[in-house]
Amino acid sequence: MTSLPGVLGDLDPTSDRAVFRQIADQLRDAIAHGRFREGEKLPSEAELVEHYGVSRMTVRHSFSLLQGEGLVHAEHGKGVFVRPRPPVRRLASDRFARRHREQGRSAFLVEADTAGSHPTVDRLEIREEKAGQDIATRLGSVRRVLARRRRYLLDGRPVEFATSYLPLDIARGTPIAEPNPGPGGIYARLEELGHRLDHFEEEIRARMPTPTETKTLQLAPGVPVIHLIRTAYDTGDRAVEVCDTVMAADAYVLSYQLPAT
Amino acid sequence: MTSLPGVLGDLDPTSDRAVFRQIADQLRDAIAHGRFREGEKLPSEAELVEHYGVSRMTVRHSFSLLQGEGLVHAEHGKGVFVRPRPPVRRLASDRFARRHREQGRSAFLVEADTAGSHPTVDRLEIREEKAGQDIATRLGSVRRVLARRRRYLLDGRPVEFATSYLPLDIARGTPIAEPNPGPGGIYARLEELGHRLDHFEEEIRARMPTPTETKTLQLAPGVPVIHLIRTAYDTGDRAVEVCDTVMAADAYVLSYQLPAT
DNA sequence: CAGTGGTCTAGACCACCTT
DNA sequence: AGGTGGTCTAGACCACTGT
Repeated sequence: MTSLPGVLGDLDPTSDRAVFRQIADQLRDAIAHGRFREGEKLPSEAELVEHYGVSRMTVRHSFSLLQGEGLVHAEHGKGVFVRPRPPVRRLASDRFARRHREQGRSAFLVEADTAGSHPTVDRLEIREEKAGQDIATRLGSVRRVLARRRRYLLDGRPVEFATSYLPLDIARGTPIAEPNPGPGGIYARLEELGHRLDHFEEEIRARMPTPTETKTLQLAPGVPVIHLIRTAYDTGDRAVEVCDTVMAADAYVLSYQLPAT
Repeated sequence: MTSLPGVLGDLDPTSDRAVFRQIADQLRDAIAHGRFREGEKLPSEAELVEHYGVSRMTVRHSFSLLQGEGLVHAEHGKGVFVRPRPPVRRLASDRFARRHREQGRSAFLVEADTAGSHPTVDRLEIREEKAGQDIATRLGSVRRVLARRRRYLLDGRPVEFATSYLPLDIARGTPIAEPNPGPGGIYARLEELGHRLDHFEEEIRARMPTPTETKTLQLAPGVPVIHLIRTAYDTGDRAVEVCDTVMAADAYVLSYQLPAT
């Protein structure tokens, strides 16, 4: 084991800064300077208790700070580790371009291939239901909808959970209501049904996950979610789909092109 | 005071779920069901210790969970409160449209007015410096840049901290290097200098704030940041500005239009 | 088995806020 | 002064992981 005094400093008893913050500061600094690398194990609680001469709860408090910042994660029985940055999926603003649909490829697969990762879809659920207030409003006061839920995984790791809502009068009895809607996905089917797509609107928020989301996306502590709500409009300016997506924020970079005009 | 048993349940001693999680579950549930409203005070630690018959540290642990989720915030000497959702700034994808610049209004002011809030700019700093690797790459391997830093506040609350980087050969000695670049902001000046803007590219990430960001944006625990990097391209496809922005995630909704073609 | 983190207790003293 | 949260201690027992 590396001698801790070589890597970590001492406490400043005269400082106003709480001891657990000072310890967190030193660990954070050590990580930032690469003295602990990604995936590497930090000193155990017992070692830090020894090194700083504080109680175990104080050390744990420091760790919980760093965990909240998403810097480290604990593994029961093993240790506390510097959290590695997972590979990110880059979502470009042309990901719904018609040329992709015409090639028979869904947006998720287009992106995954680019990243060279292995994509999976999971927990597919299709049902007719009554839309909530927000969804109904976005769809132009439509309440009877078809909901398509599914979870996306990348190399086995869940990264995104999405629900598409479509007006029932459009989607019922069509391939859109089938588990596999066919090449090009539901957007291709919508166009075949006469709803030529004009544009999409995406709303983006970021927040901490709910406990349910933490479970569904197997999120580590300190990882926020990106909440994206997309509305698809046809050339008649009718909203034909709303897709509500929750993404593990550490797995995504969103990219958009804005006109300057 | 409301009787706690009426609002909060009992613990399940047979459950595998840790006591502090059960308590957090009950409080979370009570908040979700409106039994505690936004801004309202939760029962004090002492009251919960009494109600559940657990030690104070256990109750505090529950609170720290909820704090990490961004649901509540503590005020020293006062109590723990349900965190109110602040008004959000909606950033639309036409916010850099030329028509706004031609009206002599900066993007920040355009948005703030729409929201009916009082905007302020703060901590303006302009200096020439050597760009980091990432910024330099985005600017097409330009290293000598003008950096414009500033903080934005809305009704007195800091919501955004941004740095614009411009190639020195473009910006030096121009109004862009002045504290107040004039009507329409630096984009208007860039166009006057012959760099007609063609489009912008924005990259969006979400993550937990660094301690510095927490301080600069006065972020409550459990509030992530949105990290936005915008590159402005002129009609010659040259990158003429990179703007690196960190936003308090609870204060923003980003909105984009995507073409379906 | 020993080492690790996870949970919990029962205190203590402090700093801040309201009355 | 009395109530509130903030920090810290010195233990205890448990559950998981490795050898």
